[in-house]
Parts: sequence; C-alpha cells; structure tokens
Amino acid sequence: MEAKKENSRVIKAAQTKKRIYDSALILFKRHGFGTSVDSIVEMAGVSKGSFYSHYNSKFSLIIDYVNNLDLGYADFFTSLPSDIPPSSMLILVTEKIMDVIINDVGIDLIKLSYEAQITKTVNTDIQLSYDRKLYQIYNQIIQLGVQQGEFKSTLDIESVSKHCIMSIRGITYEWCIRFPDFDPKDEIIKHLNLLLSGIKKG
Amino acid sequence: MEAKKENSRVIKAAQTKKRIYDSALILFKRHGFGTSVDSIVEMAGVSKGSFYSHYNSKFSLIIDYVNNLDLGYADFFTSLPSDIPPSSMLILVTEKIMDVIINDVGIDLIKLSYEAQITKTVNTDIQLSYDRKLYQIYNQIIQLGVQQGEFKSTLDIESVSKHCIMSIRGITYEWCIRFPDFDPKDEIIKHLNLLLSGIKKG
DNA sequence: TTTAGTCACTGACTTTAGTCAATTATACAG
DNA sequence: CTGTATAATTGACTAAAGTCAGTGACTAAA
Repeated sequence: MEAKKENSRVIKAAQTKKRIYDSALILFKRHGFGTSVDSIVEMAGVSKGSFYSHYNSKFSLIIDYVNNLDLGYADFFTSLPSDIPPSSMLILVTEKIMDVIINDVGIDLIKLSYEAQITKTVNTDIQLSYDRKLYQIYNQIIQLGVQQGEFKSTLDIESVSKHCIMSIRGITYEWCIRFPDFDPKDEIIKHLNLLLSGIKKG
Repeated sequence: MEAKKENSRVIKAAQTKKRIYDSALILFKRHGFGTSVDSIVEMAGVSKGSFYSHYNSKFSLIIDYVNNLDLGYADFFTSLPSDIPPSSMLILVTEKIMDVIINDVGIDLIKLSYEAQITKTVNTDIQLSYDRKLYQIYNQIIQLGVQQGEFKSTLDIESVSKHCIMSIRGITYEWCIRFPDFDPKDEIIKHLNLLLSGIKKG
C-alpha cells in the first residue's frame, strides 16, 4: 500500500471520482438506487469508461457509500454505563445496531449491499473493517460477562462474538427477504435471549 | 386454485415449459448458471417471449429447479430412532440439512437462490412451502423436547423453530459471502449448541 | 529538451434481461 | 359450422451494465 504522489494527474483523477460519487448521491436521493450509470456519468460530465476505471461496478459505488456512513455504534457502546450486566449491554448494543440498520441505512440500501456481498463484484476489505469494529465491541462485552461471572467460563469468547454478529447478519438477511412482514428488531432480541439463556433446562 | 382442463392447449403449453426447463438444465450443466436466456430459448426452439410467459425471470427457473430437488430431509427425520434425546435429533437433522446444502445443492446454486430471494421478482410461494416442511420437522423436535422435559417448558415452540431455521439460513448466507473460508457445517453446530445451552451460567 | 511510457479518460460496442403489440392456435357458445 | 373470446407464442425492441482499443495529457528519466 504505497501512497501515490500528489501530482496534478492524481488530483484530477480524484476530482473526477468525487464528481461521479457526488452526482450519484444526488441522483440516488432523487430517483432511488435504480439510477442508471448512464445518467450518473451524464450528470458528472464524464464518460462511462471513466466510471468503470474508478468503480468496478455500480455496486462498488453503493458499497462505498454504505461503508462511509458513520453508524456510531462504537460511540453508543462507550456511552453505556459500565455497571449494567453484560447481558443487558449485549441487548442494548444490538438494539442500537438494528435501529441504525432499519432507520439510518434502510431496506433499499441493505438489500443492495447484501446482494453485492453475494455476487461480490466488490472489494470486501472495507466491509471486513466494519466487521472488525463490531467484533471488538462484542468481544469486550462477552469477555466482561465471563470476568464478572455472569457468563459461562467455558465460552470460546471469539467464537461467541462471531456468532452474535452472524446472527445480526442472518436476521438482517431475513428482513431483506421477508420485508415488510418481519420485525428484525423484535426477532434479533428473541434470538439473543435464546442465545443467552438457552433452550435446555438448567 | 382451480385445476385447468387438460385440453390440447394446456398440454402444449406444459410441453413448451418443459422444453425450456430441460434445455436450461442441459446448458446449466454444460456452462454454469451464467447461461443466457437467449441460448436457452434457442436450444428449446421457442421464442424469448415464450420463456417469459412461463417464467417471470431467469431466477424463477433456477428457483424452480432448486425447489424441485428432493432434499430428503423428511425421510431422514422419520428414519431417526425415537429414543435419542431431542437435542441430538436437532443436531443430527441440522447436520443432514447442511450436508445436503453443501454437497447436493452446492455453492453456485445456493448463491443464485439467495440472490434471487433478495432481488425477488420471484414468486416465493414454493420457497415458503419448502420452509413449511422444515418448520414442521423442527416444531416436532422441539415439542418433543418440551414434553420429555429436556427443554424448558416456557419455550415458545413456534418461535424457537423459526429461529432454528433462520439460523440455518443465516449461516448459509455467511457461507455464500465467505466461501471458501468458512465451514457452514461446523458453524451451524456451534450455533445450535449455543442456542441449546446458552451463554449465561446456570 | 526530448522522448518513452503511463494513466485517466473516451465512447462506440457487446451482451443480456426483460417487454409488448401483433399473430396464431385453440376452445367454446349459439 | 361460424364467429368470438381467450390463451400461447412470436421476435423486434428497449434499457442498462459492462468492455476495450484508442487518444492525448502528463510524468519522469536521459
């Protein structure tokens, strides 16, 4: 990963990319994410080829946008009082995440993003860094739960954290395919409660 | 839902649909699921419009195919000895389902099918009937667990069944986006064990 | 300064999914 | 048997994503 020299060529390229990105955002807001690449490049005043030298696909741009949203999970987590039980932290953080997904990101973007992940014309690096932040939060909570004796000491903390995040993604996928007859916030809470307390007796 | 009379018109239409379907399968096997609709109708000797009067979209045909696979879950379930604990049944059935998904259906079809579910120009009725069968199996197992006293009597059986199936779908989605660096069978078992025993102490 | 090479950029082109008005074949009522 | 309604089928057409050989402005090395 070498930083490119800031010569005029590089600067112009960055300006072009930004023009494409900005035009896309305006058109997305105006006409939704079905906006064609043709209309984006027309508004940006560049050629189609230029679009594709900056973005691998139409999805790439959308994923760029999603990943640049500041979702503010980390802030929410650090703002939590530290004297509540870790199981409650888990629930609260997860509720917050679902709120953001439902209200700030929205069904259309989530669908596109999940579709892009499957078809993957897309560089997943940024997506993974997003995961890493989430993962750290869950890891901390579960570690805390084990330390404080609320959670089983036999837990594989890393694995459990990953499974919490997978549950969020799973429920969000379910939301995509069942929309609007599915309440993802309600369901993720039910799922977490199952994960916390288990199905088996004692 | 009225049964159509079997006049020659209906029979011919069914034959046309079958010719399209069979050609598609041959081409899918030969060139993968990227096969174009044009080449399918060329091989079937029908027009493109005809294709679209039988299938809403290219995905529809693929979904049709996936749903017509006899996945044999039900048989596997009924062949289980009835004296093993319900928690083991849950694990065994789920392992079987994952085996089928991984080996009989395969990553390419699963990806297409999951993509189709998200983009959904597609009639989900058949997908739902597939779910219904699975759902019945899980419902029975969990009911048995409650009756025999292995599972908590306070469980909402229907909700827990749904969440088991959602977990399968969630993990399968994860497999799609992480392939090949993800072992869905291993992970679904871990997830189920968490669901069964819980994270919290006693 | 010259010159070879790089890189953003161009736009016509290809590919493919999906549409729809027109056409043809069949069913059915009188 | 005749005319009319209905359903299946056609294929030219649209729309949109993505490609690629070519262009010229800019960089950097001699």
